Amino acid sequence: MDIENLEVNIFKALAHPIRLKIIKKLSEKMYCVCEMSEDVEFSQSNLSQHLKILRDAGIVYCEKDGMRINYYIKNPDIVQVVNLAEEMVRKSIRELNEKLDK
Amino acid sequence: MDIENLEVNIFKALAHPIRLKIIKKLSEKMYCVCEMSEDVEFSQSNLSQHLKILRDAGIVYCEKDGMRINYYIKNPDIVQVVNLAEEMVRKSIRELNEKLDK
DNA sequence: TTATTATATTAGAAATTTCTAATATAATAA
DNA sequence: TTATTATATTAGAAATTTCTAATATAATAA
Repeated sequence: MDIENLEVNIFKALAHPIRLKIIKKLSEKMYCVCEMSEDVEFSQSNLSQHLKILRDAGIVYCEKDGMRINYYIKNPDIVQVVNLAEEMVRKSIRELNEKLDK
Repeated sequence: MDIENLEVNIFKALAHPIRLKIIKKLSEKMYCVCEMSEDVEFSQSNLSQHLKILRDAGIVYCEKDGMRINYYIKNPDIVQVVNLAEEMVRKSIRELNEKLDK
């Protein structure tokens, strides 16, 4: 796999609302699956599948702790990418609002 | 559309090899479609469709110049996002290689 | 053991994205 | 006008992603 494709894979992993939410949550601290699944928005199996996609993309990893499984951000650089994109969007919205206000 | 979804849309737009290539090309300077389509990798209509996706995502814009249409990066912040992701991937590969070399 | 709890995996339907081929449009040249 | 060139749009097939429902697995508790 070349760099170009690895990069595309990162963006693919980020390109879903549930996965983006998971990454943002994990960027604060580690969470176990049971805590993440409290968000009722998605079913257990669906959450599990999205976690697998993030694991396969090398964005998160997990560790067993008894009956629970804890998830962590593997590469903190991803958090910067996500934050930069978020700021970009916020800035665009701000600028749009300023234009409309005039 | 809320911020979360706008952000996902940005990542969706970046999550394709052709579109990523277009953005990287345009990050240096403006190009007309005819120049971009010299890369034989994609057909004219396919390129046109990917350009539309980038336009709709607010990442690029275009201007007519006679029979040609020139494309530009609309929001330079996107270039930073792409560069940061690229560096992240390069760094991961470097670290992986260092481990293997030991 | 057996039941329960937490999580993963699988199969397959539904939704979405991508591509190809054909056609449309708009500007210029002849 | 008519032909040509550059680009966009449309329709529909193929590929991919997403989701739901069912089942599997592994750890602990009873």
